[in-house]
Amino acid sequence: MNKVVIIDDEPQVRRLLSMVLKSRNYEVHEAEDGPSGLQHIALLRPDAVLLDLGLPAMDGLSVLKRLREWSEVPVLILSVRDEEALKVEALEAGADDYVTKPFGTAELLARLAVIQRRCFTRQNPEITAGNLTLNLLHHEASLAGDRLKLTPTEFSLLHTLAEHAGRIVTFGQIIRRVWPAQLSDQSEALRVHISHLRRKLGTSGPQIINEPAIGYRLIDS
Amino acid sequence: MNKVVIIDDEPQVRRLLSMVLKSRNYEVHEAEDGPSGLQHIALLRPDAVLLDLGLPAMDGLSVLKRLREWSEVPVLILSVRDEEALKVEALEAGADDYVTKPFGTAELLARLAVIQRRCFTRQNPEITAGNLTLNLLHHEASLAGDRLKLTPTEFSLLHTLAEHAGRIVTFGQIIRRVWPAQLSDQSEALRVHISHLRRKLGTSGPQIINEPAIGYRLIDS
DNA sequence: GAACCTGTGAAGAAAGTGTGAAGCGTGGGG
DNA sequence: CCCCACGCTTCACACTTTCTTCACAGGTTC
Repeated sequence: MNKVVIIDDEPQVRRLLSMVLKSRNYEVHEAEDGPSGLQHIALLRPDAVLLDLGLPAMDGLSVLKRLREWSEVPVLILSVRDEEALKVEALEAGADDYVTKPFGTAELLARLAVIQRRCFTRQNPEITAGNLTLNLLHHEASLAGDRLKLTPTEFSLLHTLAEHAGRIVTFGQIIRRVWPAQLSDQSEALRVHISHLRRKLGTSGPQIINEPAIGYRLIDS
Repeated sequence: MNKVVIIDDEPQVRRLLSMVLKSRNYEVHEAEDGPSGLQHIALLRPDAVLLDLGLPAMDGLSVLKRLREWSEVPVLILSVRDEEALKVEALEAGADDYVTKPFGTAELLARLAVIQRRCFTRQNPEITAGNLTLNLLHHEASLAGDRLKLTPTEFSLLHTLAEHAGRIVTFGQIIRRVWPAQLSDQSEALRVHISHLRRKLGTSGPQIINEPAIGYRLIDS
């Protein structure tokens, strides 16, 4: 499922966008200011970002510039102002598209689809670690060419580990990534899913190593 | 080399576009009004057309309608106006995409590439998966030579699956494709249509496999 | 050895899926 | 104008898969 982060200070706008996007099977996360929005993006690695230009404190353009220092996630700018200068500035700062409020939901969805498609062609949505390959677009995993059948939680977990292959990922980082909105403690469940993953990876593929009291680490063969 | 015809009354815009496209190895031809544009298209059989909506005498929409009577060449609309109604009208008249000026050259090139790729399927309007054949031009499906009677929704759904045969297509991708402008959640309806499709495909044709919580996959044999 | 951490089988809970049947809306024929 | 056929969607409910919790057996650290 595609993840989208909305950064807008008006709760009404957020709620409307959220409703529309959820009905199209997007997984929606909301933020009401720039800093918390950036935090959400870093944590969730969304497939697209909807960013309002008129934010209090840290304006949208600054958020975009900061974001582009470390992420290439597609960004769709929302704005009440229809000034060409502003538009050009945003696009030059790395925005992928620009719509002015008020906008139709159909148009928004269409533009969102366009920038996502463009993004997929510009960056390969595959992660590799040894003979393991994860295709993020199709939610497919394969080991030495053979398809691995993973449940959604297992895929998300392996994705998190593979993204930082060779390095330690702490329990906290894993749990916040795999269970973003969960309030109860998932460390018990995490252990069980790690167990399942290890069985599916077998002895030939990458190994999941436990770093006691810290986290896990994925190492090649 | 790809041929492109530009129809725009402003020489400045034509020159800019022409420069950008030529640098990308397109063969560019310019026209300053509708009638001469149509003549160019008839003569040159280009691979794509860039059409300005705001033409003097014969407006862009009329040009498009006239063009669609005898040609299916991909058309990218250029316009200064960002009205959704106008956009919808143009798309319904047979335009393949719509950009509002001013636009980035990168965006223009990306959109041009997209509509050309789409056009390729227009020239080869058949999709095959095992003993299943879909004729996109006539909206006909056949299984092992026998004609399959499909409703429009079923055809669109099977089309989506067959296009990515063998790979997972997520629920979100399917729903956005089959119900483009729908705001309510269609996942319930999707399950029912899948059920109907499976019955019509029987046991001999390709099978629709469910990947729990992710999507569906069409496999041959 | 005590305290803590980790791996894994098993089972109940939760979430997701398939399908018959009923309801809704539309458009063509009488 | 009504009626019917058709396709789409919604609902109900049985069924399947996945997730979480629990129990307990090692292991490690001090």
